[in-house]
Amino acid sequence: MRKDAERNRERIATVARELIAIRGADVSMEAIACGADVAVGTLYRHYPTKADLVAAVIEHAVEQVAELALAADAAIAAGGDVREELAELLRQLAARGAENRALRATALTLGVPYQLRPEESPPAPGSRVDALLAALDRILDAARAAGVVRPDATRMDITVLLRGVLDVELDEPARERYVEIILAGMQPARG
Amino acid sequence: MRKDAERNRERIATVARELIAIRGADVSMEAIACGADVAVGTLYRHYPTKADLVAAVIEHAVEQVAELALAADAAIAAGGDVREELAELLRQLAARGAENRALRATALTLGVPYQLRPEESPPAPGSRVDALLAALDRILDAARAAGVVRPDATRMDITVLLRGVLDVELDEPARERYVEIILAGMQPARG
DNA sequence: GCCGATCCTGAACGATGGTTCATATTGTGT
DNA sequence: ACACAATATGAACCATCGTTCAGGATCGGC
Repeated sequence: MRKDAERNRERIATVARELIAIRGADVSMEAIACGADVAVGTLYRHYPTKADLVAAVIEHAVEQVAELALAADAAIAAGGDVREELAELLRQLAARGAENRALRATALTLGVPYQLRPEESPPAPGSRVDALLAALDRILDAARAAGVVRPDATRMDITVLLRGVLDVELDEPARERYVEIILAGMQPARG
Repeated sequence: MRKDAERNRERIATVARELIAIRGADVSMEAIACGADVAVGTLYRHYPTKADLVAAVIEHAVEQVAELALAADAAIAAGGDVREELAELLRQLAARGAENRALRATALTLGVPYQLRPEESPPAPGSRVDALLAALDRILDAARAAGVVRPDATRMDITVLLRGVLDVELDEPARERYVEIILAGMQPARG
């Protein structure tokens, strides 16, 4: 690959990430091309279709979320406080999701089986979704074992309960408060 | 108004409600016209613009939700169990929202100040949003007084926490479970 | 510096969707 | 029945957006 092409590809990816983070996946190819100082045709050289470009952006978001989850998992494995690590993970998801729609979209599908969202294509081979989901499951296992969450808690619970926090614009204290409410709700029943 | 016009207006409203309930506000005017056995021009005779038609559908959803909230409020005023009435209201919202996107959209904005969703126009005069919001506030007052929810609970909490339940397709037991989780989360802190 | 392969450009195409308006139709009071 | 106003029709208009491609520009090995 010629290195000017490599530069363009990189700029396109960066701009696409930024624009999709702010305005969502319905930004036009025009807008992305314009932001990258490139003609539309160039986008199609690097990404055969808009869906492919969006998928690349989403995959990048998946990697970021996976990093967060793996960090939390590692902290727990190293003997960290389970509740605090889980809370911190939720806070991170809420905070980053608040400023990045791609990341938000990612976080929102973590627990939902693919059958329930027919519009989406399964993850491309090489995606880190699997690592992400596995890390989440380990964290939930630890949380269940520690009595931090009820025995029937699942990834989907996180998705469902966190969705509103991600979709509504909130300041940081408000987000923290909701994380506390969510964790309280997921606790094993009193008594 | 001629009575065939009245009939058409009614059919258009009905079809628009049904289609928007299922496919969301992005159904085309064409589709609605076709469903109502009418030409597009007729839609524009009754509703100057698509936004107006959608607004009418939303207002209808607001009325339905308001009915639910007023019923719960009345039940509490009549001495019903506060927690149970609140739970029932949430279950109803979750169940109806699950099968009606207009209603869902309505429920999702109940607590969010208008400043935070600039894309929306304020409620038309004569809307029942005010009655709806007032009823919700009364219910929350009662819930706070009864120790069912924490003292700082607001309408927005309901919106935020219920959002995921509305957006993800769930069966009834799952929805009920989330209502319990949400109520547990909103309880005053233990001890 | 030359040349071929690679890459970029941007006008143009087709599809979709909201909206308009000249024309045809239909209801209703007389 | 008539006439006219109210109403309905649907082809056409415009804007947006994803996508394509013929022609021009540019890179990199020699």
